[in-house]
Formats: sequence, C-alpha cells, structure tokens
Amino acid sequence: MSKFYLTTPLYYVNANPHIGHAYTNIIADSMARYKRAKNKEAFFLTGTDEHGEKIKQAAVANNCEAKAFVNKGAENFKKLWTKLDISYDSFIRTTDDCHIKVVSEVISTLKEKGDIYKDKYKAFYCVPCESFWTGPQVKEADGCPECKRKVEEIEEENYFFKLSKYEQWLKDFLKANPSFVMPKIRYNEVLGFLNNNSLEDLCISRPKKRVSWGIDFPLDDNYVVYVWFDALINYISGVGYSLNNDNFKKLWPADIHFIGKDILRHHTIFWPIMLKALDIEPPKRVFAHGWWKKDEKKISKSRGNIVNPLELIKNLSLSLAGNEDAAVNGFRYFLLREVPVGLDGSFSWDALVNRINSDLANDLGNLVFRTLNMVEKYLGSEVSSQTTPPKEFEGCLDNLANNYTTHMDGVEFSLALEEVFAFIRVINKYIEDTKPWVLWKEKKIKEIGEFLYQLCEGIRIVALYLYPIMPKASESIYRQLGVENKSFSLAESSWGKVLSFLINKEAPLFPRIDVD
RNA sequence: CGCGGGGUAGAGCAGUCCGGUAGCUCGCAAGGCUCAUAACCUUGAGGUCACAAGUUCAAAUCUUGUCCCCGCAACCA
Repeated sequence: MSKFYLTTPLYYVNANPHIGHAYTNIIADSMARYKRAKNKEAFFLTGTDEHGEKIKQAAVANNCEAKAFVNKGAENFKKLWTKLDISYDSFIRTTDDCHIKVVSEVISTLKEKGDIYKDKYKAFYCVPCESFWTGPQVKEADGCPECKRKVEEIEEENYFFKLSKYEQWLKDFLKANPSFVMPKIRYNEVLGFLNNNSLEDLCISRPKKRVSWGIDFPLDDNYVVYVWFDALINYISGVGYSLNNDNFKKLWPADIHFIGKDILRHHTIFWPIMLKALDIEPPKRVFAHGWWKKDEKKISKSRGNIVNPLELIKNLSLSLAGNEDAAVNGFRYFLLREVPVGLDGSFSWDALVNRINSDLANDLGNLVFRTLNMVEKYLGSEVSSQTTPPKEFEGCLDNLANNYTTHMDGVEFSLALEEVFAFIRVINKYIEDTKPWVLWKEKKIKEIGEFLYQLCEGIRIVALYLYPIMPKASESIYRQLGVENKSFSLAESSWGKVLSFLINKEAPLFPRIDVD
C-alpha cells in the first residue's frame, strides 16, 4: 500500500478560525479521504502555530499566560475540525516538545554546515505595530505601510540563514519541476519573482528584548527563533524527522502541501531551500488555493467581514430543520464545488443557499428520497436483482469513473463534482423516461424491481464518489440503502458490487431552504 | 515598455493550444409529469465572444495594435 502525506499550514492561534482556515482543511480532508478510498495510506497533518510577539500581546490582552492562551487557541481549531469532520491523523503544535527539539536541531545542523551567520540588520521599525519594513516599502507608503505612522530606522544584530547561497539551485529545481507549484499561475509567479529579484538571506532570529515568546535560539540565549522558520519545520518534525527515522523515511517527502496563496513564497522559496540545506528531499508539490471574498472584498479582520465557520454552521443548521450534518456537508460541498481550488471565490449566504437548494436538495436529496419512497411504496422495502445498468447509464458510468479520478488527482474538486452531478441528472431523467408510475398501474412488478435496483445501485455509486467531499451525507445514503457495512473504497465503484438493498428511509438528506 | 492572469447571454464559468453550426450551471418564461423536498423532465427567450485592423473560403479561436479589470513586486505567522 503506497502512502500519501499531505499537510495544511499551521494556523496562527492569535485569532479565531475563519472561512479560509476551514477551506484549507476541507480541501485537505477531502483529498485525504479520496486517497484512502483509492487504497492509499494517507497521513494528514494539521496543527497550530503558537509563537510570536503577537500571541504574547493577545495573551496579555486576554489576561492570561501565553501558554494558557495558546492551549485555548489550539482547542478552538480542534473543535472546528471535529465539527467539520476533518479526519486529520496528527495535530502538531509548535509548542510541542518534540517540535521544539527538532527546530533546535535543524538550526544547529545548519550552523555546522556554515549556512547560518550573525550580522547587523538595518530596517525601519514601527513601534505601535511592532513590525519591520524595508526602505522601499516605507518610501512607497510614506510611513508604516500598515498604520501610516512614522517609522524609525533601527539596527540590531541577528542570525541569518544563507538563502542566497541556494538561489541558483532553487531556480534549476523549479525549472526542472514545473508541477512543483500548482496551479500554474502561482508557479509563474514564483519563477517571475526569482527572475526579477535576487534572494537576500533570511533573518531567522528575534532578540528576546523585543520578542519574548518563541523557541529559544539554540546558539544564543538572547534570541528566539523567527516564527516562520520555526513553523515551516513542522512538516518534517510532525512525521518524526530526527526523532523517529523509520516513520520519517516512510512518509517523507510530503506528497502535497496545501496552502493559501498569501504564503506562497514561504513554501516555494524558503522551505525548499531549508530542506536542501539539510540534505532533505523537497516535497513533491505545493498547492496554493485562492481566497474567499465577501461582497467583492478581501475578508479580513480590519474590514470586519469575517465569516466565522462555527456560527455559519449553526445558522445553516437552523435553516435546514436543525440538521447539522446537512449544514456541514452543504458547507463543504459549496466550498469545493463553487470555485476551482486555485481561484478566488465569492462567498455569500445567497450563493451558499442556492447551491444547497439546487444541487443538494433538488437534484441529489430529492433523487434519493423519491427512489426510496418508490421502493417502499411498490416493493415493501427490499430490492434485489442482478440487472445490468440501463443504456442511459452506460456511457456516463465509464466517463464518471475515468474523469472523477483524473479530476480528483489533479485537485479539481469542482470538476469532479460536476461529473457526479451530471450522472445524478441522468438518473433523474431516467426515472422520468421510464415512468415507473405507469409500470405500477400496469402491475409490471418485475420491471419495477429491476428498475428500482438500477436506481439504488446508481445512487450507491453516487454516494461512494461523494464520500470524500460529503462523508456524512454518503454515510446516510448507505444507511438508508441498507449497505452501511460496505466501504467507500473506489474498488466498490463498479456496477453490481451490491445486489440487494434493504431500504430504511430517513428524513430528506438536504431539506430545501426557504428563500424569501 | 517590470512580471503574470483575465475581459464570452442577467450572474458565475467552459470553449481559445490543434480556426469550421457559441456550450454548461443558476436565474427567467412556457409546457409536461406525479414516485418526490412547489421537486423532477422538456422546450424557449437572452450573446455584434472588450474594441480596432489584418490573415483566411471561414476567427471567440491565429497576427498586430488599443482600452479596461485583477494578482505579484520580500519577511505581512
């Protein structure tokens, strides 16, 4: 069984989880579930980033110790992941002892190799923002780019990592591996950046007098490790680098790092170079997704248009007759169906409701409901047959099997879902064309039995394909078809894997949401 | 001339590489059906494919020019 190691960024516990965090983890979760369905041993790592002065400040503002604050922050994320059915295999925190140990080791190793040196650092510093800016940034903004206030030029000593030394290597590596960064537009962006700029060495320490909450810099008591340098290392520390070599050997290199497009550079420039310097193979792929906007604007704290996923699920549940599974699945479906993963999306309540109503309630939910209803009404509750698929299904089933895996492997969830829903429409149309109510009047029970078997088997296959994106909905369909002991493995996706169904109808999968 | 992406029905997108009746989802209108969640099925209205010139029997698709929109431009965790 081959492995598939996938990661999300570590989320900064400074603020509450928002739709962007939920999006990344839903992408990663669907991919992990898909790979498992393909019989791969998936290892899905997520976690939280818990160091930095901003966190210290937030802790002080909340009247608690930093450690207590980050504990609470990590819990917040875990709670959300549980709610959203995120099947992560491990949750790493940058305050974990083993992670800290690995970070120190990495820095010591790099120092020994001569890739870390101490030097003076000159920059413009904004005291209220506690942020550093370069000369050109300050010049363009005429002050602090964040708050517009006056900045002061300061100079301090820090430790630097020799990014520049590996610049040529990185360029060569990227040119030789055009699918390392996906989608293409982001690959071009990185290459363009490298072609137009030369890399400067990365400042990887922060003096304790300025930043007190961090991992102690192993070479010097007066410093802590720069948070990004610390955080990136999680991808190897989380699978046992230098602590559990067997596990590390088995899982590394990561098959895919899912990230948001805002942190592209850290993952496509800093990270591969850090690994190169450590003589570790680079990850196979970095996939950057887009942003969700609301009312055409970037969602951000300062604009006050944050979408809180937990609140959203709560409200959505209320609109769905209290069915929380439907809310979670509807949300997951919307995020993956509405927009291709690499592009920006536009989030709105109306768009969400529209998707749920037309795709999930009308097409899918109603199909399941009407089918099971017919089984109950016409046949009692049992369907058993060995009927081949109708000719209307045949081409579709083949296309679906091929295109679904192609799209899922290419992280094209929206296209994969389109394929599944095209088949759902075919099934609905097949009902219309076959007119079972006429067969019933004519007392053609045998035909009805075969026909309903075809519907149930078709729906079972639909549920199997939808499982990575909407696990609870698919489980419900299996339950209602009486095949809950069956797995969602793609090996079960061929026609006739199930020969009889024992129907146990529940409330509609997705109630229609009233729109005023 | 910084680099890159894009401008196709009311909305969101596909089609552009490899020219040849302009397609999908939602919305809208009419009809059908009744197993079903006012659902489902069928049909229809709606597009000078940003603009201009060129190549060609033929251009959304190729060439050139113009206009407009959006990302990126380094430590923002």
